[in-house]
Amino acid sequence: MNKETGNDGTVGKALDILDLVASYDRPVRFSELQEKSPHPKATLYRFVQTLTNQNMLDHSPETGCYTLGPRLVRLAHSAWKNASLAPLARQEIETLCSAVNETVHLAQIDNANVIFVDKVQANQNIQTLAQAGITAPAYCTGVGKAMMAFMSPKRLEIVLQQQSYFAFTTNTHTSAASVLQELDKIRAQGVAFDREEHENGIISIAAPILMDSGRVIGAVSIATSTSRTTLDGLNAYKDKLLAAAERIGAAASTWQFPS
Amino acid sequence: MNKETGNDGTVGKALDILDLVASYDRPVRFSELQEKSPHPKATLYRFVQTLTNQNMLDHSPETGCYTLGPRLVRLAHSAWKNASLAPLARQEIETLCSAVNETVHLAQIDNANVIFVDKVQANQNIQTLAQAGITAPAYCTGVGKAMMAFMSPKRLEIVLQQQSYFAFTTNTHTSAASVLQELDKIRAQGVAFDREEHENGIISIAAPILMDSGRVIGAVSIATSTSRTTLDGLNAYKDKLLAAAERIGAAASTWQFPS
DNA sequence: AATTTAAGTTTCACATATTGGAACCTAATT
DNA sequence: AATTAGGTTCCAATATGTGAAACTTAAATT
Repeated sequence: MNKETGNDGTVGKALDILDLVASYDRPVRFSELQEKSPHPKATLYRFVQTLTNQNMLDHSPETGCYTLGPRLVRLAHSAWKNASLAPLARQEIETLCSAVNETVHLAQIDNANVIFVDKVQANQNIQTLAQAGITAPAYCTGVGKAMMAFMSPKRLEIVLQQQSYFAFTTNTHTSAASVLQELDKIRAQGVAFDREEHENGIISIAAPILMDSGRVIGAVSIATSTSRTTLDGLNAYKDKLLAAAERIGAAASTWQFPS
Repeated sequence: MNKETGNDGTVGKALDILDLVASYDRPVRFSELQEKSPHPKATLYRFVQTLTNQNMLDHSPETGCYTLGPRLVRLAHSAWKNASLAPLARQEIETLCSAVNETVHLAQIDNANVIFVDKVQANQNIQTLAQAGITAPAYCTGVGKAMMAFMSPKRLEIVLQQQSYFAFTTNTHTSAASVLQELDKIRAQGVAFDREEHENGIISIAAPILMDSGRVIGAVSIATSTSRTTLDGLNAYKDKLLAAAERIGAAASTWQFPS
């Protein structure tokens, strides 16, 4: 019925190994991979070799460790530029940022996780490149809940059961039922709030980005800390946020690739 | 003898399709991919399906087009953070940037191409996230030549024959022999210059980043325009540049993952 | 409305690429 | 000299990928 991690044959298995390497968040030894991998030594070895050949993994002769490879960075640049909402939405989120003088996030969904594809920070000149690609669980973020609220029931069900419901703070939802209940409210009011559900002291208001067809393709949020403002304070930005989200959605719907 | 694009079986073929999609630099139709792909329709179709399942590709129901998927952005973030020189070198290149008040690039090599993994721009507050992952040919960039000059002969040979030797400007090298000759000079002086070889008006001075073992792992460059300074002007930064490159190399050699 | 063309999807017998147990290398370690 | 652990290669069995052809839309043309 519900396939574990998709039955995509050799290719799927190889790609799983990339995730495995990424999960360590540091250079990793072959033997370490072996411990966590379901494959026998020889099979895993061949996969790792192939991926290294392909520059999807990198192998340091000095340490004998594997890391994710440079080809991924190259491909991701292309993905970011052509596939993400970021280039399309850049202007909107910058405008929104200066209008409200708070940090603005742009997110999309990848499986169970929210993935931040752009970020404009209020009052901060130095921006690091490391921002695009950061992920967070969908069930405890403003952008995640905003997207879930406007998904098709079928897709929502899948996303909901992929969540871990780990209690990051005392405000975190700890069950699908609990989230589901909030989604009704979010649909009614058009925006989602993060009430310190992922990190203490961090709150946000988020709006979904919808195609003309009604499909959710992303979300924008205004995030801040409880020391700067309150949820009511964020609510004052609701109209501006919704307007920005709508304009981004319209732009995405209109945009056709040049023929 | 010389394998076209590596004989890495099914996985290699599937990954080639990611490059194919990336090469269009816009959302692309299945039929367009088919034209350029060596695979028969059914085979290509299965690949594209698999990659889409795996979130390596994204398929828009509205337009029927494929783009690179969100999983790539997620993986690349991890690659950038753990595998690239960027986090390790950040401080050095920022310091160098303010010392010389010119743009500083950090690059690594991926096959035939230089891939820029970080960039600090002089006198510019707004930095876009789209910078990491930009690529350029190795034979006509300062960083590319700096890296080639310190490669093993074996690796160099492969890289040299992968270049296209397209004449971007009147100063561009148009043969491997011509590049090879310059590499001797680069080895002697320790730095490489880009004399408007890739883009008119753009010049740079670049230094290789070496591990203690002698292996090249990247390069740093100071880039500017001919309207701001001359090659001689850049040469004045040589010592500072070499010192920075050396410190980055030392840091990379020292750095051991926590056990 | 009927017909043609193009784009996308499914099927299935065949052959090739993947599989993994086991044996084999090293370099450290005892 | 002997042992162990991490890494690499081999090869027969067979599960997987292959691609020609047939099928299904959807759109364009008559």
